[in-house]
Amino acid sequence: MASKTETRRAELRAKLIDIAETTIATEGLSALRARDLAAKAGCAVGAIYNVFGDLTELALAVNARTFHRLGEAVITALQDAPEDCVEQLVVMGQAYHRFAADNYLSWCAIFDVERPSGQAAPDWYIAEMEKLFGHIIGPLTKLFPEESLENRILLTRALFSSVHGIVVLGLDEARISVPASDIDRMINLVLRQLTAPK
Amino acid sequence: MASKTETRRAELRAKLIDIAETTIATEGLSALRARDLAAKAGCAVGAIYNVFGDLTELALAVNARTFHRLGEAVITALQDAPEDCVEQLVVMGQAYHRFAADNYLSWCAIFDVERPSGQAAPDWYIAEMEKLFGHIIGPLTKLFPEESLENRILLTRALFSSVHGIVVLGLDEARISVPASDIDRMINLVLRQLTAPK
DNA sequence: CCTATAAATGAACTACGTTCATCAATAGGA
DNA sequence: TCCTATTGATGAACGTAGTTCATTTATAGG
Repeated sequence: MASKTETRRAELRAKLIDIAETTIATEGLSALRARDLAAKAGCAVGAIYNVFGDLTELALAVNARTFHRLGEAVITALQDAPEDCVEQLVVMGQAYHRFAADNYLSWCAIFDVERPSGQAAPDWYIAEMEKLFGHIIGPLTKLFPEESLENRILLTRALFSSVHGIVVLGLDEARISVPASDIDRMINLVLRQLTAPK
Repeated sequence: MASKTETRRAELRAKLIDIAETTIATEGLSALRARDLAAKAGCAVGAIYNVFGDLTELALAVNARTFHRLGEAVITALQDAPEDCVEQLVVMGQAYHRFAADNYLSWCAIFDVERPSGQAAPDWYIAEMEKLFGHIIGPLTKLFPEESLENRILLTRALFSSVHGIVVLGLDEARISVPASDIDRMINLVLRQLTAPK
């Protein structure tokens, strides 16, 4: 049975995550400020700290949502993909690209939150990452049934990392941004080559 | 003829970059603080702003050095590499990995400095990047002499981005870090596959 | 040597995240 | 229903940043 306090806190928590999500999506992680947040939520500054340990914790809650949406975007893209395993990987890679481009500030926030060195990643991060990896290792197992599990995991990680690298550097507007079509061509190229039989 | 003022400023500038370089290398970009810097340099806080527009500008000066050292590390590694083009690419990829691992905080700073959206990358960044790309496109041209320049540039970028992605995610200790040997195996795998004839 | 100009200085200003003494609401017993 | 111990909410205040600018100090030409 939820006490009045618990309900209020749960509501405030949800409201704060919603507001923070919008702020991060439209203005970026650096625009997440306690006073603005309190003003928008109609609560005291201190109230934020009754619900979250600090602002990083709130940002992480938003990132969990973003990462989850990313996973769903990949799954959705996979639904009307050809049965061919290589094509499925390409579709996933391009879905990753599209999500990152369409949700650029939110996607950046996943990698920009303060990472206390030596501290383990949050559970949701590991869980979502493994879910993503799960979608990749499936087609790879069909393509390379004779490979060891260890090698397949390594290849999974290599594929994901390569696509991630192409998207990270390709979308980095503050440095040298690359046309979206070139990013897609690189993803295509890399995934087809990496899955070509030796 | 350098006036006394100019000399002093040039000296302070150099001293500040040295101190900032050490700070970033040992404690990370977030440990770069104006007051600490002034104390270590034996100057007033305001003096920093006579020489640099803001702390970001100072951080960028350090990053230019880091990026240059990275380029030199790659060139050095290339010097005693086999003549085989694929091997050369692997050597460069692993040199990139080694440099990032050995200079982790400095290397992170290259990507962590505040990037004012919409603003172009500094000249030194573009120049060093093109120098790095130059080392990659050489072997690739030998490997694929029939390909168009455009395709070779695309492949160059794809190779670099893939290795970068593997290193970025592999070294990210705050999330899930990967054994160095696995990172090297992935670099090996990716580069050999991406340069394999179709 | 003197003084007009330029440079260096660091206290002060602004903008943060975060805390905590104070005030208000709650809920269980009379 | 009322009362009060306890728990929760509040926002002024604190600490720590980057950055500025009135003041002090040094420079260099006459």
